[in-house]
Amino acid sequence: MNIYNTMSRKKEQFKPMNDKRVKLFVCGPTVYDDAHIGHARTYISFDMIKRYLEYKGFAVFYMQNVTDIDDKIINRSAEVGADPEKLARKFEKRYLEDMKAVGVEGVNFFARATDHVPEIISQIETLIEKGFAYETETGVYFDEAKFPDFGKLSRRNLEDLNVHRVNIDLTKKNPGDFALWKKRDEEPLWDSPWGTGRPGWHIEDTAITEEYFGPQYDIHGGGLDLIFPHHEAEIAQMESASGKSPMVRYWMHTGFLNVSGEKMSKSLGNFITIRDLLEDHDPQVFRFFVLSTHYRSPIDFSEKTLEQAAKSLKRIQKTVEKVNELADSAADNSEDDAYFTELLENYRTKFLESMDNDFNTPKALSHVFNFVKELNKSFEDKNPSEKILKDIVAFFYEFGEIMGFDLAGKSVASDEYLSGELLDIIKDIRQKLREKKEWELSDDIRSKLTDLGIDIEDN
RNA sequence: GCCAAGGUAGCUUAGCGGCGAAGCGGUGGACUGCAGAUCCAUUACACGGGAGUUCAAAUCUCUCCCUUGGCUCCA
Repeated sequence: MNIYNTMSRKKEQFKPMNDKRVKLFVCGPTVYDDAHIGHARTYISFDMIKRYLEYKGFAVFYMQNVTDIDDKIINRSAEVGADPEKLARKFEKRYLEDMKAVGVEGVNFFARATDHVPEIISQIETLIEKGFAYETETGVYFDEAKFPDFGKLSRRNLEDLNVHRVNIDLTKKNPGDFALWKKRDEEPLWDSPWGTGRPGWHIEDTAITEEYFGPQYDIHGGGLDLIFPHHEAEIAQMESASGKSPMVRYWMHTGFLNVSGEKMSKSLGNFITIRDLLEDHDPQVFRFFVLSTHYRSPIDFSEKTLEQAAKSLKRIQKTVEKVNELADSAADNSEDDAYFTELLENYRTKFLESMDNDFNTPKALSHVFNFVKELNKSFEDKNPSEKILKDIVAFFYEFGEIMGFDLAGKSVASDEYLSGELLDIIKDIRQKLREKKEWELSDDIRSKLTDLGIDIEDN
């Protein structure tokens, strides 16, 4: 299979360092506020990627860091008068709940920055010893000039990076030198060989990955916005500290999510958290929406596109239901089986080919839709056996497992969702009226229920 | 200014050198007492403009136009 590598800007054949074992690290959130749908886009994408790698037989260890010490957390705590640690724990908990809600379950280990301060300090010491970092009165900084490869991921050069800076810390050798350790004397702080303070932003990830994965591993992922400066800094730190290159074999970055064509931001008032979204939308529909665009492409969120996703997903769900129903009453064998076997294998192959090609979920979905269409057409004049129908259902479930759709359940707009005793009585009355062909009254009840947001579908 | 990602049917997206594809929408039909849902069929003068390379270009090169984003924190 092929994976697009941001480092080479090309698709490359995927070959982990250690046969079938894959070490995957994705930059997690800074827990100072609720996660938004842009985070969800990124983490759903990597969730799908992990699921597919496992489907292909790889043993994937997926690790994510949680940035629980950072300026944003400190500032927010000051604003709301909370303890930074409590604030971070609160939003970490909510983050985990949100991920679960959108079906992201594949992360094997979450590593908090604050649980790895000794590892961070140790890595900084190594960098100082090797001459890649220096101490000033404000902190410890990475000496960019000592790492000529700086900029290789984002394709920038040092000259460009050292201009246009504001509020330069004059103790630094170069404006682009970034903090490994910030010297502070107010909470929250930790002791270090350089006095009290706290870690810089970039160092936690390499300290964590070095601890659990070693200096080199397979895949590092994150949003497009992290390429510069965050991932660039990680490369500089880790490759300098270990003397080994490359730090990671495949850099994967997800595209942005925009809201109605604009960047999501608090000032524009179009900021949507996962919690906001799930108040009136099915998480599966959101997953479908995310996966109907390639993970590297920009994706535009709007009520309209979400609605389209809902209808598209339902089409697949309806077909799965239908195949399941047919299987209940199908014959043991049929002369049409050869036809269906070929159809199934044909589309399974196409589906897998698309997924193998840098996780092209939109292409893979289009094959599934073609399969759905062919099936529906065939059912008009062909009678598959129970066995082949079960094989078909198994394929859909497999597909659902990779994408994270629950195709085994009922479809979104099923009657099952209507409940309540009062409603049962009304439905019962309507049914009796309809049996007596009292159309006018029964239709009137139906339209009044519709006004209340309750849709009744007569069959 | 520099860098990046884009501009494909009404909408949302694949394709990225060799019959332009999927979903949604539209239209027609089946089903239904009706509506809806579902299914089938069909539709659509869609590759931003202009040059060039090639037997062949949506796909490669150049150029211009437009959109969004980054160059400070950001998934």
